[in-house]
Amino acid sequence: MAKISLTFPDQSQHEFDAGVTTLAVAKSIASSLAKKAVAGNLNGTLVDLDQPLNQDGDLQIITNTDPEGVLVLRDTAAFVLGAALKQLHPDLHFGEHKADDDGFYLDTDRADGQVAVSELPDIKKAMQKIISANQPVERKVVDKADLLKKFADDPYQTLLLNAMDAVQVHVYQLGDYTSFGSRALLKSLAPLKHVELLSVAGAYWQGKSSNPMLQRIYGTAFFKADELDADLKRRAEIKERDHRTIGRDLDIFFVDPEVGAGLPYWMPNGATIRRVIERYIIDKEVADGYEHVYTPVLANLNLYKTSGHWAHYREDMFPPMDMGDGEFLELRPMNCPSHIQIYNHHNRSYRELPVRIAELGMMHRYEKSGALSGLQRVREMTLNDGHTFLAPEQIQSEFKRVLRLMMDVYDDFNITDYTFRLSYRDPANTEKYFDDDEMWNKSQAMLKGAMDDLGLDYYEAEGEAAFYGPKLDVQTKTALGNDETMSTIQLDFMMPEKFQLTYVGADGKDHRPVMMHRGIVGTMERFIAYLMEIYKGAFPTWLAPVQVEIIPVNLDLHTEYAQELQKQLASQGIRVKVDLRNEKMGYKIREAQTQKVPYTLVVGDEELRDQTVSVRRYGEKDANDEAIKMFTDMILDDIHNYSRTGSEKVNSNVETKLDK
RNA sequence: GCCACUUUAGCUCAGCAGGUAGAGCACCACCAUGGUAAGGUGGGGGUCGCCGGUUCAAAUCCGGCAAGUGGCUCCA
Repeated sequence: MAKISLTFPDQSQHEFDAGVTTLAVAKSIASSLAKKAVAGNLNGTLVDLDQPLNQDGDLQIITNTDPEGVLVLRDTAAFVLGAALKQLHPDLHFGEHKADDDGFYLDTDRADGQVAVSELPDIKKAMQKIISANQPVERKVVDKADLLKKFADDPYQTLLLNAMDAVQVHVYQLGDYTSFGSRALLKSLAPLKHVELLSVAGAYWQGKSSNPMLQRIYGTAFFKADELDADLKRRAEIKERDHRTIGRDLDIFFVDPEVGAGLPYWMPNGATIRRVIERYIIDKEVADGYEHVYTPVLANLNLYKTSGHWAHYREDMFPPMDMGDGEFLELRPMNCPSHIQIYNHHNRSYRELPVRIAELGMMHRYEKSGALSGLQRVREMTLNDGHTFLAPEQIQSEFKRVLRLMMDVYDDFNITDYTFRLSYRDPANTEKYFDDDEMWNKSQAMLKGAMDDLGLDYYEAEGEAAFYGPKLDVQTKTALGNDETMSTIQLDFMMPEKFQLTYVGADGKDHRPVMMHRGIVGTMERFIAYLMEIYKGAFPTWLAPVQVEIIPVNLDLHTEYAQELQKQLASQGIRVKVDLRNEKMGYKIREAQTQKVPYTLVVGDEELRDQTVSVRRYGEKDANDEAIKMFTDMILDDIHNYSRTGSEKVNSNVETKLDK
């Protein structure tokens, strides 16, 4: 009998009869391993436990504690979901399915109305029936031609099959339900005990908005009950971190749909946070060589025709205002053309470069209604925008300089959870972008080169570039787990060309500068939404709308002292309030805590006598008596340090590389 | 923009076999009130998202529109 040689993860090699199964291999190692085994990984491909192995290679036994094992479980759950739906609705069509870290989904389509959330409990019951019956799932290899006949009335399965090269296809079958395209499934349905169906949502067939929309059913599955419980709890707690919840509870912002969707109002609390950040970032940038300006939010449409926005970005722009005399005014969607006007207002010498123009620039973009979300996606936003005009040989050092500034700022906000993304144009869809292959190749290579030189980790994404050039994006995640861009550095050879920008070189001749677009804290809206989520609403002292809440024990006896304290603290720039409402002390303390005020000061007889304050920090149960001066020094220190506990930079790994 | 669902007091929600509205919190008033997370009593507040239809009668049923939520597409 033919033999095959399998290499285990410990690099040991073992001979087996060809046709041996992963389960048999597992048994040969240890019976306990065989019990835990859910699939095999042969040369990087998942295989079923009972699938005959006929080639040499690296074999890893995937168990129910491996992340890949959970994927097998979820793929199996998606399969059972399909089988259950097939029982309930024999005429249902199926799209694609997937299992990942977050759960699994299965796309469906029904002519007489899509599957609704209200049907999920019944569907789950049907799944449980299938699971407890635990009939074996049949795995077989069938001719594609036969399968096409079987799926003749299902357009999506037919398309998927036709897209496959193979003549034969691996399928899984249970009763009337046949499915293909799973990586591997469990041998038995018995471990599928902890499954939950979560939600339904529309999803375009194959992710193209020109295609019909299917209904996607989301679910998740775990091997253990407590893992499922923990995951469901995590999903429920997302709401507490969601910036829309915090924004309402802490009275930070609101959106009034009657006045305008996507047009947020900043309440005094939110405005305070925003003002502190705006002052901070302007100071930071001025210190770094930026010149801050103000430019109009309205401009003649011709400006955006010249810039290329009208040609490439029109769908995201508000319609122009017809002024009736041949003039059309446009709400600006980006600030770059405005800063170009600033650059162009004078003749520029090579001695001035790099010229760094910055602005907290308000912009308007007509976002699709379905994309709007709190402060994260809005139609009016203020970008911490900056444009550097530089000579080509300055690109590398300026790029590093922007990154350095970015990391400095991230340190001050204690931001550590992000990834770098190099965003290129989509080579398959070049008409979306400014048409100059050489420019794209050159600038994309330059950005990548800069990141490689610095030795920074990044991933590359085609189709994510701006229409005028490639970018380095800093990607973060929202509470809901969606990716979003916070900061960005963009290289642009196009606009200087379009606007015929020049500087006079050492040779006395005109030269073309390069533009670098960059946003550090991104838009005020998105940035503050992000901060609300990472801080869970408990803003560090330097950002907190109210930094100190003073509560007198007795209104008759201690009001005067409380107000005197307030005056003292306020005179040093501390944001302080006294709670003089006719309520009990416990009530006021509770409110100061739920409003997440960093410091609550209770003052009564003792404090008045000793000229002290009783200090309770947010989130702590205990209070300490401190002399007024001691408290004041401490809180001022807290504010000036951006509330950092240690002197250590949180992004030192990146900063070390920038220092080299 | 698309699919599904949702929209009742400032907030969270109940009411929905059709007979013109309720709770808790918040707000206001009065009483009480001295030590680290909710004192008591009373009161005010809603053309039930908007427009239309069915009906003797619509918060409730039907249709359209708008907004919100979860996703998809798009994106700072």
